[in-house]
Amino acid sequence: MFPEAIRRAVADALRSVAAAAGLPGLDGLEFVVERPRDRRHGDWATNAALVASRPAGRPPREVAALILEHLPSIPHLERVEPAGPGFLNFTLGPSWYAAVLARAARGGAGHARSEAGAGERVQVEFVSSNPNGPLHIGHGRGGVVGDVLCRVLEYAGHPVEREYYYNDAGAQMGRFAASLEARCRQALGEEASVPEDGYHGAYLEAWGRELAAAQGEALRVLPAEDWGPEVLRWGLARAMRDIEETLELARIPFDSWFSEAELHRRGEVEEAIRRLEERGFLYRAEGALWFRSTDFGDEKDRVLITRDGRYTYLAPDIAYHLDKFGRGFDRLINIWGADHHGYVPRMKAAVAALGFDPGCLELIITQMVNLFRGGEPVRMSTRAGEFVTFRKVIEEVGADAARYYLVAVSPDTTLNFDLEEAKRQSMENPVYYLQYAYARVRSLEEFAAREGVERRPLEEADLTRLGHPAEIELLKQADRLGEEVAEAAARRAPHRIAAYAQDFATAFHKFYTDCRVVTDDAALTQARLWLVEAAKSVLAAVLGLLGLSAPDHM
RNA sequence: GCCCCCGUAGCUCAGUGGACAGAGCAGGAGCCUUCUAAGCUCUUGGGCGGGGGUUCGAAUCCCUCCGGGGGCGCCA
Repeated sequence: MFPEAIRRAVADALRSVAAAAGLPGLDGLEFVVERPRDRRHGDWATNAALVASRPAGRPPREVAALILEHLPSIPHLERVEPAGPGFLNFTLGPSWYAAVLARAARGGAGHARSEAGAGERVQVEFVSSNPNGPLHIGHGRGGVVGDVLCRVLEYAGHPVEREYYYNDAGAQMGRFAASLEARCRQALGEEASVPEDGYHGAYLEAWGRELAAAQGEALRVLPAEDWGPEVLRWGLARAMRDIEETLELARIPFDSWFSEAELHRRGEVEEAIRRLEERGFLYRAEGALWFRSTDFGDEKDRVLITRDGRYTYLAPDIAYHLDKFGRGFDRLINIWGADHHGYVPRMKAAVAALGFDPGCLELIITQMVNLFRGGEPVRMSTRAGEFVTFRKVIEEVGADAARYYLVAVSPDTTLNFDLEEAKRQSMENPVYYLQYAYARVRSLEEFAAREGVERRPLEEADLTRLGHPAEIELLKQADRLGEEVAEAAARRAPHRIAAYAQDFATAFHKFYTDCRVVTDDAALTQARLWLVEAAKSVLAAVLGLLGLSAPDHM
């Protein structure tokens, strides 16, 4: 990586300055090497002189001049100049961009993979919707954010496991089964009503009819009290099938599906409680069993076993995290919806109480999604179960657009998702802008082939023929890929990839408009064909990271 | 009342310590006999909700106030 070369050189220079000019306090100074926002400030810049100014007791510009004087030579560097209040601006020469081109063109979509993650094993748990109904758009956001984050982490050198945890036990499932049973009986012409605290969504009417059609005959002969387990089994499978199909449509794969019921069957919930007991964090009060989470900063203690002897949802959740920590990951990342943010302190408390480092558990909270259609809010009542499902959104706007819009903004920002806008196949849609760049690359390849122009080996290409501003800009943008992915991974900010992808597509479209690739100038044609190949690698990489299709034609 | 997220251009959003604050869309003016015009160029438009503070430097950090959203169950 280039910035490290600059960092080393500047650090060396600071040491030399300290020795030569007798200025103390310049060793081990913290300074940054970054890409300046403004192109006129070169390719890289450092604030070293600004930071060194105070300990050196000299004005920043003066320190900058001293650093410059003692700066060792850096390969590929064309020039360094002091600027502004005391920055040092570095500009790279053509040899660097030839190297960037060669790497991208030869290495394909994976050419910028890094070891930034240092092999740290990460497990990401996301979506984790309960199997009692379809996924809604909020789950979709968590799903896409989680999926892209996983792709980004892998690209940045982390082994990643993706897990879906589903609560197929507990009171909610009972309510779900009772509701489904009522809908099924109604479909069979019986008198029945959905319990007050049950699920009233329209989807359950449909599922009730399905169940009646599939199992009606078999159920009819059973005594009323025997329906429950059958209905639950069918309903659970039906819900899981819907969830899995939806995730598949959205291209969100999982490595592992973890069942809460399994946790109970294996006695892990009891085990977790025993462990907390041993460590002295449990007590009985008011007939219930409490976890003293306030010992770890939670605002109040939490019940694990209720007065009537049932586990609260927290008990299996703690057992689940105990299980995860036991699987040897270096880091656990949970992606939760905004409505769960209040559970962060107690979950962290539980992890700490179990004796693990709560810092190894990270919670990413995705804010709400508001759906619009042509600027008008789409009315959704969760209580009445009337909501636009994630599946319907994908079917309406397509997986590419749905994914893009859900991941393009920061997880911290409330997302306003307009179905009409996402569906529009026009220039106001950033998804197509990006894919169009890829389609243009493919079209260039086809055109060259039709013209009988063959790309010769890279060694034979004269890359010094590249020098048009649009060509240089394209290579500069290509050079950013590795850093951008590492940054997105480190900050858990998958939306940065969408932003970078747009920047790159812009550079490519500009190049396409300004520079004709296949011309009578054979040498220039060869150099540009290789540049196009490099661009193709970057586009394939970002489309892959975002989980978008890479169309040959549009 | 307490906790979390947000408040940046007409709209949707980037930017979370650095150099005159950016993009897309919308508005205005242009560019197709040449590899896909789902493209490109130029242009209008904000000083980052208000106030205080830290810093050589703040949209970015701290305090406070205002506005919007979400959460505060022995529900999950």
